[in-house]
Amino acid sequence: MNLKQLSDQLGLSQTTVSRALNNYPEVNEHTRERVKLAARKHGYLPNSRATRLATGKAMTIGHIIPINSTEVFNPIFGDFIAGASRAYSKRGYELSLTIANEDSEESIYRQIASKGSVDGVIVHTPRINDPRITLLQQLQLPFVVHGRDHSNQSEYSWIDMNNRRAFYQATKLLMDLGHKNICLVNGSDSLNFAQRRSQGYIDALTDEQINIGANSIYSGDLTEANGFNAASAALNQSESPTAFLVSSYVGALGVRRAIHKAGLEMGRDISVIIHDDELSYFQNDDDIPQFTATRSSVRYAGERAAMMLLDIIDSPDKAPLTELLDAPLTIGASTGPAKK
Amino acid sequence: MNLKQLSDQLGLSQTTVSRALNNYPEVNEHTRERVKLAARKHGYLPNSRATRLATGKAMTIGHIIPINSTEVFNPIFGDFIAGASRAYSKRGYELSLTIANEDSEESIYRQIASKGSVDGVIVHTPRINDPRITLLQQLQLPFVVHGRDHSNQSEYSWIDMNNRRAFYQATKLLMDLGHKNICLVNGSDSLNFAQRRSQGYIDALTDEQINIGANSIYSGDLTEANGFNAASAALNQSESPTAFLVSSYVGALGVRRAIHKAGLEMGRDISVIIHDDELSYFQNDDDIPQFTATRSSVRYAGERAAMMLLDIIDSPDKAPLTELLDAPLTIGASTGPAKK
DNA sequence: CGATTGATTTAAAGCGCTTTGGTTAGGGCA
DNA sequence: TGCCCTAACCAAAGCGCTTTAAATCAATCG
Repeated sequence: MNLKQLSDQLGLSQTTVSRALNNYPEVNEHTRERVKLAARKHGYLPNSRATRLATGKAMTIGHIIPINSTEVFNPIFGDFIAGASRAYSKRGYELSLTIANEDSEESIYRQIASKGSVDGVIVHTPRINDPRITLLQQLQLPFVVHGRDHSNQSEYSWIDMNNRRAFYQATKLLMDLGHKNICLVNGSDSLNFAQRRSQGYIDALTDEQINIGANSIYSGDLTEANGFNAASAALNQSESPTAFLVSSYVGALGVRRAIHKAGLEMGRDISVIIHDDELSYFQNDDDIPQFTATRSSVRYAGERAAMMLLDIIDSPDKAPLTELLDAPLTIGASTGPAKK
Repeated sequence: MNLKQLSDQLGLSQTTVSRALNNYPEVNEHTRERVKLAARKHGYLPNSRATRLATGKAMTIGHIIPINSTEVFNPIFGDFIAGASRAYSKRGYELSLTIANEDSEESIYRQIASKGSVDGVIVHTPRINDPRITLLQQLQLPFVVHGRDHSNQSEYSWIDMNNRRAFYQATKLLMDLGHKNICLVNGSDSLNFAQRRSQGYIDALTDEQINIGANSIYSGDLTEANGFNAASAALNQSESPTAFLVSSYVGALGVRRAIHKAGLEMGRDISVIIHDDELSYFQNDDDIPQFTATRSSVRYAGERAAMMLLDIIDSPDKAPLTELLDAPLTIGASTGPAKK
């Protein structure tokens, strides 16, 4: 059933039927009711391909998920997208997901803009000097960055957590507990968030005039295996750390395994603080959480990012929107005083 | 730049330009070159909204991810979609992702079909007597199920692993190692795959005339926390299990934590076999894998499912396609002989 | 009572492609 | 030379909506 058939059926013009369904005011209320009833009865919904052409809107938001050379799909994206999806469906938008490795990224953004298949995009995990931000500004495609690129001075919309501050505080806590040798297991160096977290960690150590060990920062994909390998290597050094700061829950699972394997116990022999994105498959919210953690829900960030983007699309002349999320430090079972 | 502008520029009709770009044979090769060059030069790509209306194809596949009442986003979907995405981009399709809870599922499928925003869908994690399969058959919307509904006798396309067989073998191995009290930590009972795995487990025990303990099967979302709670409870029973069979890597991380917490060691005191979906963030492929596991790559399943669906869309009269994946049992460090 | 107004409704254009049904020009053949 | 064929191109219709511009009709007003 299409609009023509429905309006023939009703003895009305397509115009009136279309207007009735779209709640335009110039339609008699009685007619509107009749139209809506018939539409429901026949299960009529406007063909979205036609609507999109006619209105010039794709009613779709693009998420281009970067996959690096190691081809891993970070579970964080799942929860972020679950959050975003809520916002989209509330406002009649759809979500288009593309997986892209770094080399094809630029051409994908150009294609998307040129084909007009989306009204805007979310930029995931910005890197240092991220070319995507400049590109999207050129292409005039509305976008919101999840995270920031601190090396980019231009104005753009983003939602981010206070990475530097969170890791500064976490490091501080560990030092207050007497830890002097703290190992940071961080995300890949090229990513802005990882750099900010390192900065917080370094700043805190510097404040207390503690030297940063040569091998005390690990950078890489925060997989379970990498967490395990990083922590195992750290624990095998002569001056082995008494505490770990881990940038993700999943990475911390590997760290926990390494600690156990070394015959030590987390929280007693070795302290661990993680950043907890509150992934739904990895709750850390018992009365006494398993891990002491800085916390920020990535699902919430996804929902907010989506809402911001839709707002920008609705009123493009608005100044760029930004939102800084706090990541409070919550004490769990994985930290304790340093052993002498 | 649109088709009209481009063809004016070239002094050709829209027809010829369109045909040249779409590699229709009735265009002079020299003209075709000229057109393609100009298109590239101006960065012209056909507006996808217009193409979709004109061709009547959405060039989009829908993935409707079910989210149950607990609102958790299973990381498995991430890798599955990463696989599917490869297939789509190779063939010029896009992926549209929707998150739906069970009550809204039916209406979402109906809407999608009626609006014509996708050419087909992937059905995720089928349940027992899953209404979605019948619904999609009625709606005549092409689909491929990831998994099966064994209670549905009709013909439909699916890709699945041999769940019953895999868990039968895994249970058998544990029994061969002398384990008599084996706890199964499984996915939610309403899901077809979980039921098949239970069946394999039960069949193997029955074959050896071993009684199935009343509390030896746990069902629920396979989160880390649930794995921990299930294993903790099992280990606190009077007749505590000497082995666990866990339906996912993530669940097994919780089981591992519970084992450690009980002061036991995995592989020595307690054996564990998992099903390993080969998620990219949770590799289990060391020389000696951490976990003994039945293995089947969900990313591969995603890619194959997508390819099957595109084939079905291209030739709808083809008989339903099916593909059964093997899940070989690989020995890792988490199993050993039962303690007497 | 004719003109004006406002509330409804409609015909038709337009969104930017693809595709149908031609048209044109040149070459081959009897 | 005249006819047919084929290669190459084109005008216009059509996809199913939205939206502009215009029409209709009853009510109102001076």
